[in-house]
Amino acid sequence: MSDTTEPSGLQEPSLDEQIAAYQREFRDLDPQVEQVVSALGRLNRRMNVGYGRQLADLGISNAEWEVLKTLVVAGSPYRLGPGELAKRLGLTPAAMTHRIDRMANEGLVTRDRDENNRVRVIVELTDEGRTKWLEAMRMASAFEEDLLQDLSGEERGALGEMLIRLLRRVEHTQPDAGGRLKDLD
Amino acid sequence: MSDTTEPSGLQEPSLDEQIAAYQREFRDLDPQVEQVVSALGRLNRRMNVGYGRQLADLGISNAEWEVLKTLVVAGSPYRLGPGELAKRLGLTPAAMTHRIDRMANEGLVTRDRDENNRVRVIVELTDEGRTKWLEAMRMASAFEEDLLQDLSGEERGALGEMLIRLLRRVEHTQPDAGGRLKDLD
DNA sequence: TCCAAAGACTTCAACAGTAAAGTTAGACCC
DNA sequence: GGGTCTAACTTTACTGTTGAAGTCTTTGGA
Repeated sequence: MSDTTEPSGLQEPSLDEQIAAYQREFRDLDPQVEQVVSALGRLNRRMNVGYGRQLADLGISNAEWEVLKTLVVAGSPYRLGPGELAKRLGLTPAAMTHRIDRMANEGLVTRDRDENNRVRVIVELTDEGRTKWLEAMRMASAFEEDLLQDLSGEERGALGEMLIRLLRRVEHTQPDAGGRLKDLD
Repeated sequence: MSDTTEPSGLQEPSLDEQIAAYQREFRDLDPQVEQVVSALGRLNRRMNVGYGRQLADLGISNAEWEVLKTLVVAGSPYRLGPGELAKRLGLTPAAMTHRIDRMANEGLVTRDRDENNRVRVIVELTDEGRTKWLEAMRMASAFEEDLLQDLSGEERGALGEMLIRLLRRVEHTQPDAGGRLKDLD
């Protein structure tokens, strides 16, 4: 019999064990820094799994959700070119072409040549795409609310503020040399 | 002439703009929750770009680093089976097989049959692999230290504590149904 | 002892992403 | 107004991952 190929739910050592191991193997490690960084990474992974499951129920992938979000954030009339989308998502234009193909086939977006400049292509959210985004958003925000339930309003504020400070630092630290992204936001 | 296919540095609207857009399109959104969640996601993406660049300088990929880390955390003699590795990394066994192939070719690990049970395979870190991990760790911890430079010791503690609380919540909320991971930690 | 079942990979086909080369429409210049 | 340049995709070849099927030991009866 074959195995189920079900990776299931990620079996890794506890955060404490992991950090203890790092310290054991690498003396000059600041455990406090490592705790913050590792917790950040793990949290993000778990959250992406959560989003992925919810999106799967809606019949869309994580990748498709990213595109929907980007078009919605762009605002009415929910149009962007493939190049612009690629830039915002951190994908190559080639990947964008294929992603749009798939999404257009599923009716989430339309792809048309710009009449005023026939080199340009316009990707536009369909009503169905917009509806999917809304449904996904509803589920996601419930999940997020749930996730933060243990933090007081004040704590949420402090957490948000610190994360934004880190974000500013990381953006400042690595201006914008090339680099691919693996993740959504 | 062809384009450079350089996605470069991720051009997206500012966090505030993005959250404003969400609120515009989706009335019942808690901006504080969204700020925390979006900042988390962005921060993680940027950090992964940073790690990726450093690792590229060392000639290893993000994926390879994950494997090295997992073996190091497992502790001396730095051995695990492909199945166990796959579970800890959240990959399918198939992907693990190929990943180990590549890493064995590059001399980062060895792959041998277990003499006591010839169905089992043992992946073991080589000295070269261990050295690569150490170098990567040195660069990563410098980067991380750099990233957190704006936070006081007290703030770091508070941040770590809150993240761990969130982590506990997310682990509790979605026990361990199936799901693939896109990210490292 | 022999054989069915299970476990632990490995192989295969299909799909998504990258890098690099290709295509085509508009821009610029003489 | 014809030739070269450039911008904005698209195509092609290749790599890495998934899901499903296949292989090969080991285990546990009958």
